[in-house]
Amino acid sequence: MVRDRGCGEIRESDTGAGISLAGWVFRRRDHGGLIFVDLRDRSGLVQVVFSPEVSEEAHERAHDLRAEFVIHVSGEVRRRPEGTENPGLPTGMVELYVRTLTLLNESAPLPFPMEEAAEASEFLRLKYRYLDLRRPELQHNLITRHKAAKVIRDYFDEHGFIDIETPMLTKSTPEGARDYLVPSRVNPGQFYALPQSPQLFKQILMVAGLERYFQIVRCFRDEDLRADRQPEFTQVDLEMSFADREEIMALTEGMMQRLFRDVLGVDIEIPIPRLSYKESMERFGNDKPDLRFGLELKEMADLARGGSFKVFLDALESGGRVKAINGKGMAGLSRKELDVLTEEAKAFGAKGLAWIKVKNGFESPIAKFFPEGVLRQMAERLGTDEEDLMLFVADREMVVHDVLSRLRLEFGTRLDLIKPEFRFLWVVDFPLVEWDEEESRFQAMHHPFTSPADGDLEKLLALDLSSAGPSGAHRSLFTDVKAKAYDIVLNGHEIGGGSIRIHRRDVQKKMFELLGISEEDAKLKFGFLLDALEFGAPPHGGIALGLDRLLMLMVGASSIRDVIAFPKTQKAVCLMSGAPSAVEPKQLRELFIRTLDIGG
RNA sequence: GGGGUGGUAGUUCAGCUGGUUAGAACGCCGGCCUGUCACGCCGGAGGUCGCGGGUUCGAGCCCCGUCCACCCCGCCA
Repeated sequence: MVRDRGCGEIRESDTGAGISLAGWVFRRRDHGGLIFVDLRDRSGLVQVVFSPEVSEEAHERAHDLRAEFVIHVSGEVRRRPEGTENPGLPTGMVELYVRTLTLLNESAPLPFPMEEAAEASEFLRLKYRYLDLRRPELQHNLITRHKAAKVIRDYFDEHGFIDIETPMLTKSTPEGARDYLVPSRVNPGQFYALPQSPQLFKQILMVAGLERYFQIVRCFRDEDLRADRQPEFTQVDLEMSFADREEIMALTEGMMQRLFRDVLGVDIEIPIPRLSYKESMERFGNDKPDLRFGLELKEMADLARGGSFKVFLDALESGGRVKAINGKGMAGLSRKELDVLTEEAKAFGAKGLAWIKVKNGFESPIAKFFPEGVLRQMAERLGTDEEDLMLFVADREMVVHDVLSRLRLEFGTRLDLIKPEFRFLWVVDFPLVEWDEEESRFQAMHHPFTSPADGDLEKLLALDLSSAGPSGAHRSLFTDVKAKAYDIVLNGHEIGGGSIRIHRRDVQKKMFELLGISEEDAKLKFGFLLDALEFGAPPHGGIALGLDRLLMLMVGASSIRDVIAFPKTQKAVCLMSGAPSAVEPKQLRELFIRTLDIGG
């Protein structure tokens, strides 16, 4: 069986040629005397014609063809008769007149129509993933993914990086996400963890003198799923020695530029703009702002003090904040719609939402608490026009930012402000640690191996950790310490993050102290890294990029499931293979594992 | 763990205030058709209304529970 080329590659220049094709029957139009079949393979579609004048036998047997039958055909390419060309197809000028037809395989009727697979339920699409993947759209996504991976490998290769594999069966670590565990048969009662990332190994590779490491690597996190989160996902992971923050950021920018140019033909301007964590929080309310539209958060504390609205004044009194955004052109919202908005704000933790319509002056239940001049200043600061809606949140800083950033995103979508473009951003100068209310201790904002900023290193080493108790009296001394960490953000999605690492044993020790990790615990969990730091660890740093998210954005998908060949459902189930599943008692016995009936 | 949306024919959906035999389109099966490209025309088959319980003379519709998919919060970098 010979296939001369792809279905989608046939052109007018092939007219007269004898050609063999193989593929799937996409659509069949049976006119009785003449049968048209749209034959599809990875390369595209071409119309093949079964005519009794060319082959009585082939025409006869073509009656029985059905959707997704696999066939091989050979015959002659002819230009389509005048007036029957299909300009909608790249192959639309020609058609293949079939002389011989070979049925390679039949297909059962499909569980969902191939053409409307995008509208089929996600359940069916995932259960019959091989059918979903036959669609050009998903094939395009996977092909784009392949191209991206190749460009990335070439880029890092050209920059002296070495692709090194790190273990999949590794050691469970306490920080960060929940681990997927793998029992060890030969070590009863003991478990490996699947890597959340190769973090420790790549640092050790730096100690080992490999200088530049990279890997496109699968990572695992046993946490709840989202549209942009799967239990297993892929990172572009890299680490380099003797590099500062600027070098790693520049290297990453170069990669992005090359990636978007070579794969999408899109020019990305570098250097990518930067925001400090603080500025990002102040202007957008989060650390991964979507810069494709405005509606920035504005400080209102000073103006709030110029009025007598108690909710605002109380919030400020108790150390909170008052900020606002401009709901562009939304003054037309009804009382009921505003109530819905308020409910949403409450769902995000706010006690309420205050609004002022800019409409024939100022329309609002709270307008009476403010002098006309103050209202005008508010409007001016928010850049309002007639028919705009000022929305205020007064609360603890965290709540104010959280609520307003979510409202901002919702308005961006609702008002259709989001332009179809790629807006990259670096967020830098993160705090080294943040206070975890629940556990009443500091948590590493990035991870525990992140180096403090140069100016803050001595500050940190000098800090008396005993003063950081739950009272929080000196907490800001600690949260003021900046980290040499950086996140790269694209269109409101965090697509990567990295840092310069701690390479000094004493600094790492202090960091563990700060995080409330005891000397013994640290030895137990990260001993091998700590040991390695004793033996001439070079300064080093790196970054990890989420390949799935990056691709999702590149191909314009709304979920990373659309750029992963075999993704899992929100309950972490593979509907196609049926994983996870129960195993034979024998397997469990070998592993010395007994399962508990919970709740039953 | 929590909030939301959905689940009715193979598929996508409609189904009124609880009331006769649960419908449409596509697909499927049979027949006709030589220029279609979502081909067309005629005919036919196809339903555990996700599952379990309850209320009622009567439940696709109301109530309780439960399962599945998706979106979100918590969680996760």
